[in-house]
Amino acid sequence: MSEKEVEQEEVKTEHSECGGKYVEMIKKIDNNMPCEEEFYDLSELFKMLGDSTRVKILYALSQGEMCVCDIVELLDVTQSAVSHQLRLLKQARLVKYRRSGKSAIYSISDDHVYTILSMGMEHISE
Amino acid sequence: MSEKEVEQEEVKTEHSECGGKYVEMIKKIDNNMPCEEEFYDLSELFKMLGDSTRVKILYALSQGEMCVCDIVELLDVTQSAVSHQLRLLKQARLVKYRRSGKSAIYSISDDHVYTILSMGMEHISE
DNA sequence: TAAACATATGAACATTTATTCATATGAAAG
DNA sequence: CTTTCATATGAATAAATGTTCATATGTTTA
Repeated sequence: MSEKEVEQEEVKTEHSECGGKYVEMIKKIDNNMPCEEEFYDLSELFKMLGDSTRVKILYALSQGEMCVCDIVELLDVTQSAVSHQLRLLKQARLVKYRRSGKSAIYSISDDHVYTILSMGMEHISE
Repeated sequence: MSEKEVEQEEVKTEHSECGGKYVEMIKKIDNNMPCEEEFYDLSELFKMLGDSTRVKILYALSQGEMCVCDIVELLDVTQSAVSHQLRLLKQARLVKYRRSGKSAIYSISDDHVYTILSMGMEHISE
């Protein structure tokens, strides 16, 4: 197969017949699609909220900053597990922390997190 | 260890010294904590959005209803993969569908989904 | 009814992920 | 400086998840 033919194949519109009336719409959407990276970041964000332990931690922190041992006491999770999850949340910039003596005080890093969390809770109660 | 001693251990408050000023707050939060099931549902919801393919599908559908082959064409994913993911999204009630001839037309099941998606996109762009 | 098309699904596989256990780090108190 | 308390982390393990491949189902058309 020559290069020219390959090029042609790339160009030709392979849309199944079924689409029909949608073809135009699809083209428009395709042009405005967020890029691969945006989708990746978006899914990574939600992935962070997609775990029971982490969502509990975030809920707890949404009530106010607290240290690791408070979280451990509040939820029923191992100190180690909490610590591991806090690291992920910190990496994802969903929480921040500061040290205070022996303790590490964690808090929600910005309001968006709280909003998304609320939206989610609103959604599941219907 | 006698049963009595076990009971005592359950009752005693094991909060680490570090908490101190937070103890009262923790108690209040603890009383208003959503139950295990709510956290589970919440994390399941976000888990559905925590995958690149699914988030792409949802974004596509947020632009308007479309059939499976439209989605396949729009995103760069196998028909099989799309179908599998649509099944999960349907189970989670994030999308609904209707049949039309040979095609299956999918659409976002309610506005919350769209809102949560938007919140997410807003969050990642900062 | 046979062929063609659109979609769905089961099984297998590879990857990711969350927890646990043991232990390390780091800070404060004695 | 040693002990104690608070937190972090690496390795191992088990479980969950997403994709692929092959094939099944269901619908229309010839």
